[in-house]
Amino acid sequence: MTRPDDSLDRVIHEPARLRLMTLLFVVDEADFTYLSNQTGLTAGNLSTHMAKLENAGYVAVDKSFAGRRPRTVYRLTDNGRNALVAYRAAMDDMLGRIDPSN
Amino acid sequence: MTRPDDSLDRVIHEPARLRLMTLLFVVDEADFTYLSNQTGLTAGNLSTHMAKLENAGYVAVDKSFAGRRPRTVYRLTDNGRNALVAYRAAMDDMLGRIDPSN
DNA sequence: CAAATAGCTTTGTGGCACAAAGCATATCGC
DNA sequence: GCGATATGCTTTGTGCCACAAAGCTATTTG
Repeated sequence: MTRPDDSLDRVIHEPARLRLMTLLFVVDEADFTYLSNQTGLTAGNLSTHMAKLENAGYVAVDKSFAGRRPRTVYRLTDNGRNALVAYRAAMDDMLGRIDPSN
Repeated sequence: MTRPDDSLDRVIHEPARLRLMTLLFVVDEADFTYLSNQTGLTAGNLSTHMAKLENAGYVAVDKSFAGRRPRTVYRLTDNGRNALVAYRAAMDDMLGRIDPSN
């Protein structure tokens, strides 16, 4: 018995959140509605997933008002960017040997 | 609301099983004890994970005897190999834009 | 022959993803 | 000005599942 595998950050690993993280990585910032549309997540699920990413310190939230309507804008923190890059590295490492021609 | 994300096969996506699948991909066949040693999974967890991979049709099991002791040998099915290759493709697609220098 | 080891399978449980319900404000129809 | 519908979320409820622990069968060892 060596050690259980924890090279893949579970917070990022969840498909919905992985999607959200990669989205935020490229667009830099996005509001709640945009993220919901892009991912197809219901408001409820999106809300809880974002809360989890917040708690992990991977995203920062800015709640303001656009006119009289609330507007919630998310962006990755430096920590979040680093964690995602590390996740990609771990995944590449894991899948590196998976070759279609094999 | 577009569609929820199901491009990543959940059976494979689970880290423990991803590890097992990639292992089997390269070694071609492996017995229970070897897999337990390599992954650090307890016998219980390994057993249930392998059962899940079996049910998905991704691994084939051969139970035989080495001398008088039982020996359980696993290998990927063609289906399993294809699914893993597809998983890698989906993951590459998802992470393609995650560039450390960005 | 009792105790330990090997090789698993089954059971129990906490955590979490997801859906549904709830809540607050805002605009629209009449 | 007042229901009805929409917008923008948060909270609640529940079923599933990964993981650990316990259990089970057979075999080897002192």
